[in-house]
Amino acid sequence: MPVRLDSANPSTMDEDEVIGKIARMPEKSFGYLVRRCHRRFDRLLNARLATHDIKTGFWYYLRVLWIRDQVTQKYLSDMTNVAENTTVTMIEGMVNSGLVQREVDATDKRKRLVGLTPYGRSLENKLMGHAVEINRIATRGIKEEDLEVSRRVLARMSENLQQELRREGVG
Amino acid sequence: MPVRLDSANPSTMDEDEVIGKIARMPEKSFGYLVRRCHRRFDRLLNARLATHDIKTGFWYYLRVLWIRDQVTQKYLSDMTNVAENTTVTMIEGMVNSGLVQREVDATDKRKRLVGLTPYGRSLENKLMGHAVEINRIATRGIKEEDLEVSRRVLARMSENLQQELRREGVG
DNA sequence: AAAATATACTTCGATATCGAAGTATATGAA
DNA sequence: TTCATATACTTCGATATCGAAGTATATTTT
Repeated sequence: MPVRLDSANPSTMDEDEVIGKIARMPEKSFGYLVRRCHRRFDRLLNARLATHDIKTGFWYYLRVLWIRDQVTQKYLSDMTNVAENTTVTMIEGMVNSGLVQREVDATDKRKRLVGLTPYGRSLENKLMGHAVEINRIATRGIKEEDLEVSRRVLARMSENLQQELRREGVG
Repeated sequence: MPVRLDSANPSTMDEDEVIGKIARMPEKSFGYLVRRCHRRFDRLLNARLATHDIKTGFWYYLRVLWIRDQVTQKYLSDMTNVAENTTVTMIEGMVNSGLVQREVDATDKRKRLVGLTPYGRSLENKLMGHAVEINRIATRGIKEEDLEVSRRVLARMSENLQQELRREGVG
């Protein structure tokens, strides 16, 4: 059967047709679209942070800590969507850079609470501006209504994927 | 001035308000939403590919080569959104794994054309099914109409960011 | 209370990625 | 034609990331 590359309706396509379509048209695949977009967000952010001598890897943790201070590494991993062993390394780096400090939780000695130093806290105002501006650049010329739909869709896809990851015992 | 965390309209928010809002509500930030979504796509794909002994790093290149064979490393970098030096390393790995081969372009000796081996080509059917299924899982329960809006938005954001990256001389 | 299980963190070795700076070849300008 | 610039690829050293397996502490079950 020939593969139609145009406006075929997914719900009426059979299996081979769907595979063919996504195979030949990455722009139809959310995996592709999301990855490409992410790479570019990340690169731009990276370039901006470099001018402040902040490693991109630290950014995501700072972002969490500015909202809630004194949290476990587990919590940071969940919020940043980064594996726990990665978080260990990153937090060590942040401690060495004087951004955060760590102490064992008195009531549960398995936990180590991570807290901002005054220096870490002081970066918020300086750095958040970049995040805001990059978001503004990215969304330029797009209707607020469509942005809102997309936020919902991205959140829902994340949920769907998380559920599947758990189901398959990944992470 | 107090920051309203509810349904403020961005177009009427002043600077501090926008920063405060995005700072405290990462779910409003596309940088955050896209990254989280990407991480989960990537992890799930990774878990699937591991069962076929294929490194995730190779996947994106295979994906391009299945559509168009015998292309330059530059082309591969552009299509995969990966820096050229990364592509060098990856293609070397793929050559060693017997997935592709390389030859200098006769008409332009700067170029090295990368082409699939029969083995590399033979993986397409086996592996594309995973990509399709993961997309299906991710988009479960979302209206096709909203998906289409989101595809457009993601593509447009990628364009906007690309333009800015060029403007700032990044990449 | 002892044993089994779960949770938080860590260590290890590997992979994926980049920026900066370098080499070889091609193209355009003087 | 020769010099300057651009393009494609490479090398190097660093960062960001993970999976698997290990340790310490807490919680649950028997």
